[in-house]
Amino acid sequence: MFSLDQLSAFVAVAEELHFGRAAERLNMTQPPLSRQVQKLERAVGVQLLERDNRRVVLTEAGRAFLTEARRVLALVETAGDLARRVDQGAAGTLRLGFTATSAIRTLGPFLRRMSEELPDVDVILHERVTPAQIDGLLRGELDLGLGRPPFDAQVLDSRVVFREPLCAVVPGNHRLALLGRPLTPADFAGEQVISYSPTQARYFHELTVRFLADAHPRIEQRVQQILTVILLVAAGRGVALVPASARSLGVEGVTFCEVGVPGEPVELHAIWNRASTNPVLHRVLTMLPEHQ
Amino acid sequence: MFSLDQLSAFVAVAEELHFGRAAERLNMTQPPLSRQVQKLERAVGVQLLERDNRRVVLTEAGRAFLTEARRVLALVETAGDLARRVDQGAAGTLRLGFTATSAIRTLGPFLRRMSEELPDVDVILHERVTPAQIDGLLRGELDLGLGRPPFDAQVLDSRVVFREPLCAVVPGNHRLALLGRPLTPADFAGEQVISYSPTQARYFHELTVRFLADAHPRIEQRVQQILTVILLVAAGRGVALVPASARSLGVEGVTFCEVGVPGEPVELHAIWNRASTNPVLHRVLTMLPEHQ
DNA sequence: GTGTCCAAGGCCGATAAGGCATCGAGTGAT
DNA sequence: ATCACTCGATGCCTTATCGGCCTTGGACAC
Repeated sequence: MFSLDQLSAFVAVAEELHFGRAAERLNMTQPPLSRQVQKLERAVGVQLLERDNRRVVLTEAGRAFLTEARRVLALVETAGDLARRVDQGAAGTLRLGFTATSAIRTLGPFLRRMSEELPDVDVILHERVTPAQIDGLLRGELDLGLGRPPFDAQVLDSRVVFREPLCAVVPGNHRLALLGRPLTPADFAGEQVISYSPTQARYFHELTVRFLADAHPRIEQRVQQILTVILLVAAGRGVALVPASARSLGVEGVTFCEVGVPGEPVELHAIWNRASTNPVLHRVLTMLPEHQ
Repeated sequence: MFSLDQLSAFVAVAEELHFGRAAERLNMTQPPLSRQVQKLERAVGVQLLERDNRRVVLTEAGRAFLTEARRVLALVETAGDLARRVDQGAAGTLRLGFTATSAIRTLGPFLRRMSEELPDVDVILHERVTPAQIDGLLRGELDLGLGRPPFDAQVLDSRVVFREPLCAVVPGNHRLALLGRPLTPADFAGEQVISYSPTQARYFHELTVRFLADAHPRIEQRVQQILTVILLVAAGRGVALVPASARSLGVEGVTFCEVGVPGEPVELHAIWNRASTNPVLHRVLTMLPEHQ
């Protein structure tokens, strides 16, 4: 096997076609350079340069080998660069989990920033409900998730990246749509309410339950996704509570109403595994907006 | 700058995730292997492996660097192979000159053999009349030509690769077409004969002149290419002498007639520069049919 | 012939590599 | 809790390799 120094030596000689000048370029003297090239030829088993006391010429094999040698040296250069950039999180892969709803307002700007500031990072998107994201984060299948509590804060760390008010969604012709003022829990008394899966959408489930605690609504449907909720509302199956950004989904036949004071804001968290060693993750965390 | 040995060391450790086993695989002991990997990390400026006394794990940067390292090592392997194959003429480029006529019977089989026996050789085809081929061979623009004498046998070497009889071509309704026996020079007495350029198709020019020396034909047209000759015959502008393989050109309205004894055979030569250093050429010469 | 140019070869000191012995920290069994 | 074991890191020594200096040998120019 030959060495990279021998490759550099050969490339220099092949480009200069002169051992003396090549040696100068390599900051060495001519004799060891001659020996390096000889060694390389012995290692490859082929004469790469034809030389007499007057001139140096590449053989055909030398010509072919030269292009390969250049390629090797270039690759060696870039390999180091790549490793350094990956180490600093400027290159690599970020496996990002997100919920359908988080995508409405957060995902687009985030991806735009990524491609601007970390263009060599591949972001691999996984649309999953929060529990599936948590699972992925714990298994190491995801680097970062955009989801909602709860999760095990021992193992996972998080930061709020978006905060928005809760609002109500009702059919377009519904009496609540015509009140013209923020709705209170009492307004939902006796209403058919579409709520959320206690396991797969626990955050909205609990939000809904807490908000309507004293209103004793009738809850029959429990679904996982915000969009499904709104489609059921549009189909006249009831009313529901959703995050304000759901307006942007553009579903026809429904009206979004503000809700009054007691509504806690809806929070979207960036969630990651404290044990993650992905440098991209740490780089990304430094550029994530911190919403107090 | 790091060394290829360091790359191999790193790859072995990264694959085994165990310094001891990796060292065994590399036929060395564990301590110098540890040092090699440390040196590599220092050279790259990045931690590639995370190791405690219990286990070895790749960092993200290490994972990225591993694929690059494998690529470098693979390239190093193939570079040597390539040079050796080029040296033995099994890979590389053959710039081949040929005349339109030589292509009829010789070029196809030759190219077929090349792609069977030397599949890694690129054959670059140059259709040129013989003098242009000679010129290319002398300038080093061509490695091998398929042409006809004369040429400077001091500088160029050659070998006959195809030998065929001369034959006459006459218009389909011509009196010579109806004789039903081999033609002799005397048959051409008084005929309008289409002959060849004394400079650009000197071989056929001289062949024609020698064959018809005593017949005193009338020669007015002198062209370069066999095909042109035959098209002129088809157009009724005269009769001509061509190599037998010209039948395969499939020109309508002409008849090919055998010619009698005095006809020397038409010889096609493979011609090359004695000074050529292209290993492919020498490899090809060993597989060229030698026609006595 | 003499001087010049240039790659190759001989010789020497410095550097680096590999082997052996050992350390030290973490693990698992008793 | 202790002891044996595992495994990567470190220290020390020997050997191999590398690069520099000096010289050789052959080709070319004047």
